[in-house]
Amino acid sequence: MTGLQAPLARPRNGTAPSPDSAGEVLVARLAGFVPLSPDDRTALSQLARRETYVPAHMDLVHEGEATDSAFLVLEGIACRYVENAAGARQILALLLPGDLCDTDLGHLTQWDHGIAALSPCQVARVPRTKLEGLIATHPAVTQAFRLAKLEAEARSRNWLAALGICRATERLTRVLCEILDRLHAVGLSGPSDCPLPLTQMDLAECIGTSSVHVNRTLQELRRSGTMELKGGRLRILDRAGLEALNGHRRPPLPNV
Amino acid sequence: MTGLQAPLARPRNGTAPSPDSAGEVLVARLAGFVPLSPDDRTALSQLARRETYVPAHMDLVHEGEATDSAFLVLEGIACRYVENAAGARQILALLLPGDLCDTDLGHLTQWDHGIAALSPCQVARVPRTKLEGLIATHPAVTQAFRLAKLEAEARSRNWLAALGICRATERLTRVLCEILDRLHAVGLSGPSDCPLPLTQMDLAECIGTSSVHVNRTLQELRRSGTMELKGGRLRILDRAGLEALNGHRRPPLPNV
DNA sequence: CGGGCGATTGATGAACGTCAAACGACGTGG
DNA sequence: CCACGTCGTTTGACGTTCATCAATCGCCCG
Repeated sequence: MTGLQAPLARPRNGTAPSPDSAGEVLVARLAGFVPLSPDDRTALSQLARRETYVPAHMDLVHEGEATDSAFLVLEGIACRYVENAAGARQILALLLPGDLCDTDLGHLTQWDHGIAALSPCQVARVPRTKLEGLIATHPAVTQAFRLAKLEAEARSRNWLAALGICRATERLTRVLCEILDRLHAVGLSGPSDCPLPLTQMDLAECIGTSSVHVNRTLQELRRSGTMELKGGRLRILDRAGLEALNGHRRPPLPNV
Repeated sequence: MTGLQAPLARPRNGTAPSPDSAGEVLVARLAGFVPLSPDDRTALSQLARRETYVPAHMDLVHEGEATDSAFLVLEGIACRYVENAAGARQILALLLPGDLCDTDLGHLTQWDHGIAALSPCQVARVPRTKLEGLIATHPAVTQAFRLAKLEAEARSRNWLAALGICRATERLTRVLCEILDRLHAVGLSGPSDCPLPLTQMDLAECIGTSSVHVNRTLQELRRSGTMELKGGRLRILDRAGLEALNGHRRPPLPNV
């Protein structure tokens, strides 16, 4: 998976990135929830100003550290994570282009997890005051943010359930399908094919296994002809086959 | 653990429960976040009207079903859960007395998980309109709800991380300590001793293992002298010993 | 060309699931 | 009062899933 890292961003026309294109991905994401007026769209584009480059493996927020700004992911993949005393890391959620990652803990207590770039990222720091101003004046945007948050919570529940119930094969296919579907939703990939700049170790920390086991599981998936992860690209070849693969050890129904 | 089910509620003076006592536990919970005025307190007590009894294992909200009211748990233990096609169940979060469980999905999509009583419960259904009325008029209560939600999210992240990183022993001790601490926080137990009306199967569905393994893990904990779960009561005898138990297989620090 | 990172492979063992049986504490109906 | 059924706990035997350790390989980059 080394090299060949596709940028995980829209192809830009011309060599210089146009200043407007950065915010497009946020608009694309939120417009999936609520119709947005032209005014809403330009206001959202303002949030993507002040974008900064973040190399892979760099922390955006450390555990225990407070912040007064949110992050908007423009390119690349970041994550929320927790690390324990022994150095093991669990990834809680993936942050893909178009995701706005709030760092609000409402002064409840210490910030309890970290945020880090998994691949090289372009992010924009959005001061919370600016965010609140936007919310106060653009009800459609507010509603879209609310729905995006609810969706993130639903994904988190799904993730937790998968960790508790599913074997490694299904946990892995779920994560990979989730990434593809989310990228597809903001127009950054086709329906069955996307760049995937994650290492097998990253995937292992997503699904709570060792990287060795991820490797073997990926081989199993390749052999089954259902998906393929090679050279930094993910290809899902047979979605129906995936479900069959995951369900095919299912015991007969519990009773009656 | 059969029989001897302590009611998991404040001892009431006299035989007839006084109508006000029901809401006390909600006030106790929220007052832990924000100082509440007498007016706030009486308003909160109103929410506990219309309490209903729910037998163990009964669903409060089915997967896929929408609701226009929230639940307030007054007595007993309920949970959010997900069930897969094979009949396996993963518990996402525990709902203890004083917890207000919103069922708002904001019309995002279908309700994606279920809510069920694990032990016999007293719950109050709170119409969403009533809740919104309260929020509009009592800022301190609003802030307390917000903080309670943030705390629940933090717990959910912790839970997810534990599933991914920790062995069964630590996952189990974490859940048990969490229950004790939360009950203690609302005055329903001492600091090291509480009623625990859950089966080993329930605990298994919390930590993502089989009930057989929960049984053996509990025996290990009993033998170690750190905690004891017997006759529906949980006793934590040695918190420091617990951490030592969980960390005692810790490898030397990763690098340097 | 060497160095480093990540992918791959094999061998071994620990953690945990599954199945099946027995056991204990109830509550119920006779 | 006792026999019986139910539910939850406990135990043993066995198989699977997965972690761990260590070595190798491929690839890119300086």
